[in-house]
Amino acid sequence: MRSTISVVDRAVKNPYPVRMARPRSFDEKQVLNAVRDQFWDAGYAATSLEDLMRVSGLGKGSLYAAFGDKRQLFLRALHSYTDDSHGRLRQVLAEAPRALDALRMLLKAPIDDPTGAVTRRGCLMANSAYELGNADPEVLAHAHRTYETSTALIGDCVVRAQREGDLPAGADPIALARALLAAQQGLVFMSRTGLDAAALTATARSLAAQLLPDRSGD
Amino acid sequence: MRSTISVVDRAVKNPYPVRMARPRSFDEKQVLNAVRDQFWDAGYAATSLEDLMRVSGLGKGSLYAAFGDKRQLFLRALHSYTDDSHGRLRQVLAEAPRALDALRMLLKAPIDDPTGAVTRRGCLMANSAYELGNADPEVLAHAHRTYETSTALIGDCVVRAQREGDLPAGADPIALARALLAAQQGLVFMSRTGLDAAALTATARSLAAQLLPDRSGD
DNA sequence: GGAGTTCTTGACCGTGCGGTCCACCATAAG
DNA sequence: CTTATGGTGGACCGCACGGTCAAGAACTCC
Repeated sequence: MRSTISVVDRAVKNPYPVRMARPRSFDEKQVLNAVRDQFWDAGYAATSLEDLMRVSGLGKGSLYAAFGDKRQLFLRALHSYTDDSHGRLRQVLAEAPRALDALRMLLKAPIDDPTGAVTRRGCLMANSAYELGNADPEVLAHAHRTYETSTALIGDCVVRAQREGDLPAGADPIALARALLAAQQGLVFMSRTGLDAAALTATARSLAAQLLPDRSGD
Repeated sequence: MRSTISVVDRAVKNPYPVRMARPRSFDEKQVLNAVRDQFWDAGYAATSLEDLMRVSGLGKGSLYAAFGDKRQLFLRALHSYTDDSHGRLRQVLAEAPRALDALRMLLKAPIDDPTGAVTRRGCLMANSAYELGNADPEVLAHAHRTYETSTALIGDCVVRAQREGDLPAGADPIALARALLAAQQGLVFMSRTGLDAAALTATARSLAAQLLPDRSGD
Protein backbone atom coordinates (compact mmCIF):
# COMPACT_ATOMS: atom_id res chain seq x y z
CA MET A 1 0.00 0.00 0.00
CA ARG A 2 2.79 2.33 0.76
CA SER A 3 4.00 2.33 -2.78
CA THR A 4 0.52 3.16 -4.05
CA ILE A 5 0.28 6.17 -1.81
CA SER A 6 3.71 7.23 -2.85
CA VAL A 7 2.65 7.01 -6.47
CA VAL A 8 -0.35 9.22 -5.84
CA ASP A 9 1.77 11.78 -4.05
CA ARG A 10 4.20 11.87 -6.90
CA ALA A 11 1.44 12.25 -9.48
CA VAL A 12 0.28 15.33 -7.65
CA LYS A 13 3.74 16.81 -7.41
CA ASN A 14 4.89 16.24 -10.99
CA PRO A 15 3.51 15.08 -14.33
CA TYR A 16 5.52 11.87 -14.53
CA PRO A 17 3.37 8.78 -14.18
CA VAL A 18 4.26 6.22 -11.56
CA ARG A 19 8.02 6.70 -11.59
CA MET A 20 10.41 9.29 -12.80
CA ALA A 21 12.96 8.02 -15.21
CA ARG A 22 15.52 9.92 -17.24
CA PRO A 23 14.47 13.55 -17.35
CA ARG A 24 14.40 15.62 -20.52
CA SER A 25 17.68 17.20 -21.35
CA PHE A 26 16.14 20.16 -23.21
CA ASP A 27 13.79 23.01 -22.53
CA GLU A 28 10.66 22.76 -24.66
CA LYS A 29 10.28 26.50 -25.03
CA GLN A 30 13.86 26.94 -26.19
CA VAL A 31 13.43 24.22 -28.77
CA LEU A 32 10.20 25.80 -30.02
CA ASN A 33 11.91 29.16 -30.37
CA ALA A 34 14.79 27.70 -32.31
CA VAL A 35 12.44 25.76 -34.55
CA ARG A 36 10.26 28.81 -35.07
CA ASP A 37 13.24 30.85 -36.22
CA GLN A 38 14.22 28.15 -38.66
CA PHE A 39 10.73 27.94 -40.17
CA TRP A 40 10.61 31.71 -40.19
CA ASP A 41 13.84 32.04 -42.13
CA ALA A 42 13.38 29.23 -44.59
CA GLY A 43 9.68 28.45 -44.74
CA TYR A 44 8.02 25.11 -44.06
CA ALA A 45 8.86 23.07 -47.13
CA ALA A 46 12.41 24.37 -47.34
CA THR A 47 13.12 23.30 -43.78
CA SER A 48 14.28 19.71 -43.55
CA LEU A 49 14.30 17.52 -40.50
CA GLU A 50 18.05 17.81 -40.55
CA ASP A 51 17.71 21.58 -40.19
CA LEU A 52 15.36 21.10 -37.28
CA MET A 53 17.78 18.70 -35.60
CA ARG A 54 20.63 21.13 -36.10
CA VAL A 55 18.89 24.21 -34.68
CA SER A 56 17.29 22.32 -31.81
CA GLY A 57 20.31 20.22 -30.96
CA LEU A 58 18.07 17.17 -30.64
CA GLY A 59 18.01 13.86 -32.46
CA LYS A 60 15.18 12.75 -34.63
CA GLY A 61 13.85 10.36 -32.07
CA SER A 62 13.64 13.02 -29.37
CA LEU A 63 11.90 15.47 -31.65
CA TYR A 64 9.35 12.93 -32.76
CA ALA A 65 8.75 11.63 -29.26
CA ALA A 66 8.24 15.12 -27.91
CA PHE A 67 6.27 16.78 -30.70
CA GLY A 68 5.04 14.22 -33.17
CA ASP A 69 5.82 14.78 -36.83
CA LYS A 70 7.16 17.80 -38.68
CA ARG A 71 3.76 19.35 -39.26
CA GLN A 72 2.74 19.13 -35.61
CA LEU A 73 6.04 20.61 -34.54
CA PHE A 74 5.47 23.43 -36.99
CA LEU A 75 1.97 24.05 -35.68
CA ARG A 76 3.28 24.15 -32.12
CA ALA A 77 5.91 26.70 -33.11
CA LEU A 78 3.31 28.71 -35.00
CA HIS A 79 0.94 28.81 -32.05
CA SER A 80 3.78 29.82 -29.78
CA TYR A 81 4.62 32.61 -32.23
CA THR A 82 1.11 34.00 -32.47
CA ASP A 83 0.65 33.83 -28.71
CA ASP A 84 3.85 35.79 -28.18
CA SER A 85 2.88 38.28 -30.87
CA HIS A 86 -0.48 38.93 -29.31
CA GLY A 87 1.14 39.29 -25.93
CA ARG A 88 3.45 41.96 -27.28
CA LEU A 89 0.63 43.65 -29.15
CA ARG A 90 -1.49 43.75 -25.99
CA GLN A 91 1.41 45.24 -24.12
CA VAL A 92 2.13 47.96 -26.68
CA LEU A 93 -1.52 48.92 -26.95
CA ALA A 94 -1.99 49.00 -23.21
CA GLU A 95 1.21 50.82 -22.27
CA ALA A 96 0.96 53.72 -24.68
CA PRO A 97 -0.06 56.88 -22.87
CA ARG A 98 -2.26 57.82 -25.80
CA ALA A 99 -4.06 55.20 -27.86
CA LEU A 100 -3.39 57.04 -31.10
CA ASP A 101 0.36 56.71 -30.52
CA ALA A 102 -0.03 52.98 -30.15
CA LEU A 103 -1.92 52.78 -33.43
CA ARG A 104 0.76 54.82 -35.17
CA MET A 105 3.31 52.36 -33.86
CA LEU A 106 1.57 49.65 -35.84
CA LEU A 107 2.46 51.38 -39.07
CA LYS A 108 5.86 52.51 -37.91
CA ALA A 109 7.01 49.14 -36.64
CA PRO A 110 7.94 47.82 -40.09
CA ILE A 111 10.36 50.70 -40.61
CA ASP A 112 11.98 50.96 -37.20
CA ASP A 113 14.55 48.60 -38.49
CA PRO A 114 17.77 50.13 -39.82
CA THR A 115 19.08 47.13 -41.74
CA GLY A 116 15.68 45.84 -42.74
CA ALA A 117 16.78 42.41 -41.65
CA VAL A 118 13.98 41.93 -39.18
CA THR A 119 11.22 43.18 -41.41
CA ARG A 120 12.59 41.26 -44.36
CA ARG A 121 11.63 38.06 -42.60
CA GLY A 122 8.08 39.29 -42.55
CA CYS A 123 5.53 37.83 -40.19
CA LEU A 124 5.71 34.09 -39.66
CA MET A 125 1.94 33.79 -39.58
CA ALA A 126 1.59 35.66 -42.87
CA ASN A 127 4.41 33.72 -44.50
CA SER A 128 2.83 30.47 -43.42
CA ALA A 129 -0.62 31.46 -44.57
CA TYR A 130 0.80 32.23 -47.97
CA GLU A 131 2.88 29.09 -48.25
CA LEU A 132 0.47 26.58 -46.76
CA GLY A 133 -2.93 28.22 -46.93
CA ASN A 134 -3.90 26.38 -50.09
CA ALA A 135 -2.91 22.99 -48.81
CA ASP A 136 -3.51 23.08 -45.08
CA PRO A 137 -6.91 24.32 -43.90
CA GLU A 138 -5.75 24.26 -40.29
CA VAL A 139 -3.08 26.83 -40.96
CA LEU A 140 -5.61 28.98 -42.76
CA ALA A 141 -8.07 28.68 -39.90
CA HIS A 142 -5.40 29.61 -37.42
CA ALA A 143 -4.46 32.61 -39.53
CA HIS A 144 -8.08 33.65 -39.57
CA ARG A 145 -8.43 33.37 -35.80
CA THR A 146 -5.15 35.17 -35.28
CA TYR A 147 -6.12 38.15 -37.37
CA GLU A 148 -9.57 38.28 -35.83
CA THR A 149 -7.91 38.54 -32.44
CA SER A 150 -5.54 41.21 -33.68
CA THR A 151 -8.48 43.08 -35.15
CA ALA A 152 -10.30 42.98 -31.83
CA LEU A 153 -7.25 44.23 -29.93
CA ILE A 154 -6.66 47.05 -32.37
CA GLY A 155 -10.38 47.80 -32.42
CA ASP A 156 -10.35 48.31 -28.65
CA CYS A 157 -7.47 50.68 -29.06
CA VAL A 158 -9.37 52.59 -31.75
CA VAL A 159 -12.31 52.96 -29.40
CA ARG A 160 -9.96 54.31 -26.76
CA ALA A 161 -8.48 56.77 -29.23
CA GLN A 162 -11.97 57.90 -30.11
CA ARG A 163 -12.78 58.45 -26.45
CA GLU A 164 -9.57 60.42 -26.12
CA GLY A 165 -10.71 62.60 -28.98
CA ASP A 166 -7.87 61.62 -31.31
CA LEU A 167 -10.02 59.86 -33.89
CA PRO A 168 -13.43 60.77 -35.34
CA ALA A 169 -16.10 59.21 -33.16
CA GLY A 170 -18.32 58.29 -36.07
CA ALA A 171 -16.09 55.76 -37.78
CA ASP A 172 -16.56 52.02 -37.36
CA PRO A 173 -13.70 50.90 -35.06
CA ILE A 174 -13.57 47.40 -36.46
CA ALA A 175 -13.42 48.57 -40.05
CA LEU A 176 -10.64 50.98 -39.16
CA ALA A 177 -8.81 48.26 -37.23
CA ARG A 178 -8.99 45.99 -40.27
CA ALA A 179 -7.81 48.80 -42.50
CA LEU A 180 -4.82 49.36 -40.24
CA LEU A 181 -4.04 45.66 -40.17
CA ALA A 182 -4.27 45.46 -43.94
CA ALA A 183 -2.03 48.49 -44.31
CA GLN A 184 0.52 47.00 -41.95
CA GLN A 185 0.57 43.69 -43.76
CA GLY A 186 0.97 45.57 -47.02
CA LEU A 187 3.93 47.47 -45.63
CA VAL A 188 5.60 44.34 -44.37
CA PHE A 189 5.09 42.76 -47.74
CA MET A 190 6.63 45.64 -49.62
CA SER A 191 9.58 45.58 -47.29
CA ARG A 192 9.92 41.88 -47.99
CA THR A 193 10.19 42.51 -51.70
CA GLY A 194 13.20 44.69 -51.02
CA LEU A 195 11.73 48.17 -51.08
CA ASP A 196 14.34 50.54 -49.73
CA ALA A 197 13.97 52.08 -46.31
CA ALA A 198 13.35 55.59 -47.59
CA ALA A 199 10.46 54.60 -49.84
CA LEU A 200 9.07 52.40 -47.10
CA THR A 201 9.17 55.24 -44.62
CA ALA A 202 7.43 57.57 -47.05
CA THR A 203 4.75 54.98 -47.69
CA ALA A 204 4.17 54.37 -44.01
CA ARG A 205 3.95 58.10 -43.43
CA SER A 206 1.46 58.47 -46.24
CA LEU A 207 -0.69 55.67 -44.85
CA ALA A 208 -0.52 56.98 -41.32
CA ALA A 209 -1.34 60.50 -42.40
CA GLN A 210 -4.54 59.36 -44.04
CA LEU A 211 -5.67 56.52 -41.80
CA LEU A 212 -4.67 58.21 -38.55
CA PRO A 213 -4.89 61.94 -39.26
CA ASP A 214 -3.49 64.40 -36.81
CA ARG A 215 -6.39 66.13 -35.10
CA SER A 216 -4.38 68.01 -32.52
CA GLY A 217 -5.22 71.20 -34.34
CA ASP A 218 -8.98 70.70 -33.98
CA MET B 1 26.18 27.45 -101.72
CA ARG B 2 22.56 27.05 -102.55
CA SER B 3 21.90 25.29 -99.28
CA THR B 4 23.46 28.16 -97.35
CA ILE B 5 21.15 30.65 -98.96
CA SER B 6 18.22 28.39 -98.30
CA VAL B 7 19.19 28.25 -94.66
CA VAL B 8 19.24 32.00 -94.40
CA ASP B 9 15.84 32.29 -96.07
CA ARG B 10 14.39 29.76 -93.71
CA ALA B 11 15.89 31.43 -90.68
CA VAL B 12 14.07 34.59 -91.64
CA LYS B 13 10.74 32.88 -92.22
CA ASN B 14 10.65 30.64 -89.17
CA PRO B 15 12.67 29.88 -86.07
CA TYR B 16 13.67 26.36 -87.08
CA PRO B 17 17.36 26.10 -87.86
CA VAL B 18 18.50 24.59 -91.10
CA ARG B 19 15.54 22.26 -91.67
CA MET B 20 12.12 21.87 -90.26
CA ALA B 21 11.63 18.55 -88.56
CA ARG B 22 8.82 17.36 -86.36
CA PRO B 23 6.88 20.42 -85.25
CA ARG B 24 5.83 21.04 -81.68
CA SER B 25 2.51 19.54 -80.83
CA PHE B 26 1.72 22.13 -78.18
CA ASP B 27 1.27 25.84 -77.88
CA GLU B 28 3.85 27.39 -75.59
CA LYS B 29 1.49 30.04 -74.29
CA GLN B 30 -1.19 27.50 -73.42
CA VAL B 31 1.31 25.40 -71.54
CA LEU B 32 2.57 28.41 -69.64
CA ASN B 33 -0.97 29.34 -68.67
CA ALA B 34 -1.75 25.85 -67.43
CA VAL B 35 1.50 25.69 -65.52
CA ARG B 36 0.93 29.12 -64.05
CA ASP B 37 -2.50 28.07 -62.75
CA GLN B 38 -0.99 25.01 -61.16
CA PHE B 39 1.75 26.98 -59.40
CA TRP B 40 -0.86 29.55 -58.45
CA ASP B 41 -3.13 26.99 -56.84
CA ALA B 42 -0.55 24.85 -55.10
CA GLY B 43 2.60 26.93 -54.76
CA TYR B 44 6.05 26.07 -56.05
CA ALA B 45 7.23 23.38 -53.68
CA ALA B 46 3.86 21.64 -53.53
CA THR B 47 3.74 21.31 -57.31
CA SER B 48 5.45 18.16 -58.54
CA LEU B 49 6.67 17.44 -62.01
CA GLU B 50 3.83 14.98 -62.28
CA ASP B 51 1.38 17.81 -61.65
CA LEU B 52 3.05 19.86 -64.34
CA MET B 53 2.88 16.97 -66.79
CA ARG B 54 -0.78 16.45 -66.01
CA VAL B 55 -1.88 20.05 -66.45
CA SER B 56 0.27 20.64 -69.50
CA GLY B 57 -0.43 17.32 -71.15
CA LEU B 58 3.26 16.97 -71.96
CA GLY B 59 5.83 14.36 -71.04
CA LYS B 60 8.81 15.10 -68.85
CA GLY B 61 11.20 15.14 -71.75
CA SER B 62 9.19 17.67 -73.69
CA LEU B 63 8.89 19.99 -70.73
CA TYR B 64 12.58 19.84 -70.03
CA ALA B 65 13.56 20.25 -73.66
CA ALA B 66 11.30 23.25 -74.06
CA PHE B 67 11.76 25.07 -70.78
CA GLY B 68 14.71 23.66 -68.89
CA ASP B 69 14.15 22.58 -65.34
CA LYS B 70 11.29 23.16 -62.94
CA ARG B 71 12.59 26.46 -61.65
CA GLN B 72 13.08 27.93 -65.10
CA LEU B 73 9.61 26.83 -66.11
CA PHE B 74 8.28 28.51 -63.01
CA LEU B 75 10.14 31.72 -63.75
CA ARG B 76 8.78 31.73 -67.30
CA ALA B 77 5.24 31.30 -65.99
CA LEU B 78 5.83 34.01 -63.41
CA HIS B 79 7.11 36.49 -65.99
CA SER B 80 4.18 35.69 -68.22
CA TYR B 81 1.87 36.34 -65.28
CA THR B 82 3.36 39.68 -64.34
CA ASP B 83 3.41 40.82 -67.96
CA ASP B 84 -0.27 39.98 -68.31
CA SER B 85 -1.08 41.66 -65.01
CA HIS B 86 0.65 44.85 -66.01
CA GLY B 87 -1.11 44.76 -69.34
CA ARG B 88 -4.47 44.58 -67.63
CA LEU B 89 -3.50 47.23 -65.12
CA ARG B 90 -2.43 49.58 -67.91
CA GLN B 91 -5.71 48.97 -69.66
CA VAL B 92 -7.86 49.61 -66.59
CA LEU B 93 -5.98 52.75 -65.71
CA ALA B 94 -6.13 54.07 -69.25
CA GLU B 95 -9.72 53.24 -70.04
CA ALA B 96 -11.35 54.73 -66.97
CA PRO B 97 -13.09 57.98 -67.82
CA ARG B 98 -11.91 59.45 -64.54
CA ALA B 99 -8.58 58.48 -63.01
CA LEU B 100 -10.02 58.41 -59.50
CA ASP B 101 -12.45 55.69 -60.54
CA ALA B 102 -9.57 53.58 -61.79
CA LEU B 103 -7.76 54.00 -58.47
CA ARG B 104 -10.89 53.02 -56.58
CA MET B 105 -11.07 49.90 -58.71
CA LEU B 106 -7.71 48.88 -57.30
CA LEU B 107 -9.22 48.57 -53.86
CA LYS B 108 -12.52 47.18 -55.04
CA ALA B 109 -11.06 44.47 -57.23
CA PRO B 110 -10.40 42.09 -54.33
CA ILE B 111 -14.07 42.12 -53.38
CA ASP B 112 -15.76 41.99 -56.79
CA ASP B 113 -15.76 38.28 -56.39
CA PRO B 114 -18.93 36.67 -55.09
CA THR B 115 -17.51 33.31 -54.09
CA GLY B 116 -14.14 34.64 -53.07
CA ALA B 117 -12.57 31.85 -55.06
CA VAL B 118 -10.56 34.14 -57.29
CA THR B 119 -9.29 36.37 -54.53
CA ARG B 120 -8.54 33.42 -52.30
CA ARG B 121 -5.79 32.43 -54.69
CA GLY B 122 -4.22 35.77 -54.08
CA CYS B 123 -1.65 37.18 -56.45
CA LEU B 124 0.85 34.72 -57.88
CA MET B 125 3.66 37.22 -57.63
CA ALA B 126 2.92 37.90 -53.96
CA ASN B 127 2.50 34.22 -53.16
CA SER B 128 5.80 33.45 -54.82
CA ALA B 129 7.61 36.28 -53.10
CA TYR B 130 6.41 34.93 -49.78
CA GLU B 131 7.23 31.34 -50.51
CA LEU B 132 10.54 31.74 -52.29
CA GLY B 133 11.76 35.18 -51.35
CA ASN B 134 14.06 33.87 -48.66
CA ALA B 135 15.64 31.25 -50.84
CA ASP B 136 15.61 32.66 -54.36
CA PRO B 137 16.98 36.18 -54.84
CA GLU B 138 15.85 36.21 -58.45
CA VAL B 139 12.22 35.84 -57.45
CA LEU B 140 12.67 38.62 -54.94
CA ALA B 141 14.30 40.86 -57.50
CA HIS B 142 11.52 40.19 -59.96
CA ALA B 143 8.95 41.00 -57.29
CA HIS B 144 10.75 44.23 -56.61
CA ARG B 145 10.79 45.22 -60.27
CA THR B 146 7.17 44.22 -60.67
CA TYR B 147 5.95 46.36 -57.82
CA GLU B 148 8.10 49.27 -58.93
CA THR B 149 6.41 49.10 -62.30
CA SER B 150 2.99 48.88 -60.69
CA THR B 151 3.87 51.85 -58.51
CA ALA B 152 4.86 53.87 -61.54
CA LEU B 153 1.64 53.00 -63.39
CA ILE B 154 -0.52 53.85 -60.41
CA GLY B 155 1.54 56.96 -59.77
CA ASP B 156 0.76 58.20 -63.29
CA CYS B 157 -2.88 57.63 -62.62
CA VAL B 158 -2.64 59.57 -59.36
CA VAL B 159 -1.10 62.49 -61.23
CA ARG B 160 -3.97 62.35 -63.68
CA ALA B 161 -6.50 62.31 -60.84
CA GLN B 162 -4.77 65.33 -59.34
CA ARG B 163 -4.99 67.16 -62.66
CA GLU B 164 -8.66 66.26 -62.81
CA GLY B 165 -9.13 67.79 -59.39
CA ASP B 166 -10.15 64.56 -57.69
CA LEU B 167 -7.13 64.32 -55.42
CA PRO B 168 -5.26 66.98 -53.45
CA ALA B 169 -2.50 68.38 -55.63
CA GLY B 170 0.00 68.62 -52.83
CA ALA B 171 0.41 64.94 -52.05
CA ASP B 172 3.36 62.93 -53.33
CA PRO B 173 1.95 60.74 -56.12
CA ILE B 174 4.48 57.97 -55.65
CA ALA B 175 3.92 57.75 -51.92
CA LEU B 176 0.19 57.58 -52.47
CA ALA B 177 0.63 54.98 -55.19
CA ARG B 178 2.70 52.87 -52.82
CA ALA B 179 0.12 53.32 -50.10
CA LEU B 180 -2.61 52.12 -52.45
CA LEU B 181 -0.54 49.15 -53.51
CA ALA B 182 0.17 48.25 -49.90
CA ALA B 183 -3.50 48.57 -49.03
CA GLN B 184 -4.46 46.36 -51.94
CA GLN B 185 -1.94 43.70 -51.00
CA GLY B 186 -3.22 43.85 -47.47
CA LEU B 187 -6.78 43.34 -48.64
CA VAL B 188 -5.85 40.39 -50.80
CA PHE B 189 -4.01 38.89 -47.89
CA MET B 190 -6.94 39.23 -45.52
CA SER B 191 -9.20 37.65 -48.09
CA ARG B 192 -6.73 34.82 -48.37
CA THR B 193 -6.97 34.12 -44.68
CA GLY B 194 -10.68 33.59 -45.10
CA LEU B 195 -12.12 36.91 -44.04
CA ASP B 196 -15.77 36.93 -45.04
CA ALA B 197 -16.96 39.06 -47.92
CA ALA B 198 -18.91 41.50 -45.76
CA ALA B 199 -15.96 42.36 -43.54
CA LEU B 200 -13.70 42.56 -46.55
CA THR B 201 -16.05 44.97 -48.26
CA ALA B 202 -16.24 47.15 -45.18
CA THR B 203 -12.47 47.19 -44.90
CA ALA B 204 -12.03 48.11 -48.54
CA ARG B 205 -14.59 50.87 -48.16
CA SER B 206 -12.82 52.18 -45.10
CA LEU B 207 -9.48 52.21 -46.89
CA ALA B 208 -10.91 53.83 -50.01
CA ALA B 209 -12.72 56.47 -48.00
CA GLN B 210 -9.52 57.59 -46.36
CA LEU B 211 -6.95 57.06 -49.09
CA LEU B 212 -9.18 58.26 -51.93
CA PRO B 213 -11.60 60.68 -50.29
CA ASP B 214 -14.60 61.91 -52.21
CA ARG B 215 -13.96 65.53 -53.12
CA SER B 216 -17.00 66.00 -55.34
CA GLY B 217 -18.52 68.19 -52.66
CA ASP B 218 -15.59 70.62 -52.71
C1' DG C 1 10.96 6.80 -100.88
C1' DG C 2 15.13 8.03 -98.19
C1' DA C 3 17.73 10.96 -95.28
C1' DG C 4 18.10 14.11 -91.83
C1' DT C 5 16.37 16.53 -87.89
C1' DT C 6 13.49 17.56 -84.10
C1' DC C 7 9.98 16.32 -80.86
C1' DT C 8 7.85 12.91 -77.81
C1' DT C 9 7.39 9.26 -74.61
C1' DG C 10 8.26 6.76 -70.66
C1' DA C 11 11.48 3.85 -68.43
C1' DC C 12 15.13 4.64 -65.51
C1' DC C 13 18.34 6.73 -61.93
C1' DG C 14 20.32 8.87 -57.78
C1' DT C 15 19.22 11.55 -54.03
C1' DG C 16 17.27 13.40 -50.10
C1' DC C 17 13.27 13.46 -47.79
C1' DG C 18 10.04 12.32 -43.73
C1' DG C 19 9.38 8.84 -40.66
C1' DT C 20 10.35 4.37 -37.82
C1' DC C 21 12.79 1.66 -34.74
C1' DC C 22 15.86 -0.15 -31.51
C1' DA C 23 19.92 -0.46 -28.76
C1' DC C 24 21.79 2.28 -25.32
C1' DC C 25 21.80 5.72 -21.58
C1' DA C 26 20.45 8.41 -17.43
C1' DT C 27 17.74 8.62 -13.68
C1' DA C 28 14.61 7.28 -9.61
C1' DA C 29 12.80 3.82 -6.50
C1' DG C 30 13.53 -0.10 -3.74
C1' DC D 1 23.52 -2.68 -5.85
C1' DT D 2 19.26 -4.03 -9.12
C1' DT D 3 15.35 -2.94 -11.70
C1' DA D 4 12.05 -0.28 -14.12
C1' DT D 5 11.12 3.59 -16.98
C1' DG D 6 11.36 7.01 -20.06
C1' DG D 7 14.85 9.86 -23.04
C1' DT D 8 18.32 9.84 -26.68
C1' DG D 9 20.70 9.24 -30.96
C1' DG D 10 21.48 7.35 -35.15
C1' DA D 11 21.07 3.53 -38.32
C1' DC D 12 17.74 2.27 -41.36
C1' DC D 13 13.60 2.19 -44.61
C1' DG D 14 10.50 3.24 -48.36
C1' DC D 15 9.19 6.56 -51.26
C1' DA D 16 8.50 10.36 -54.18
C1' DC D 17 10.92 13.71 -56.12
C1' DG D 18 13.61 16.20 -59.88
C1' DG D 19 16.18 15.07 -63.57
C1' DT D 20 18.38 12.05 -67.64
C1' DC D 21 18.40 9.34 -71.63
C1' DA D 22 17.60 6.50 -75.56
C1' DA D 23 14.60 4.82 -78.92
C1' DG D 24 10.91 5.74 -81.80
C1' DA D 25 7.50 8.96 -84.07
C1' DA D 26 6.55 12.91 -87.04
C1' DC D 27 7.82 15.98 -90.12
C1' DT D 28 10.56 18.52 -94.21
C1' DC D 29 13.46 18.48 -97.89
C1' DC D 30 15.57 16.29 -101.80
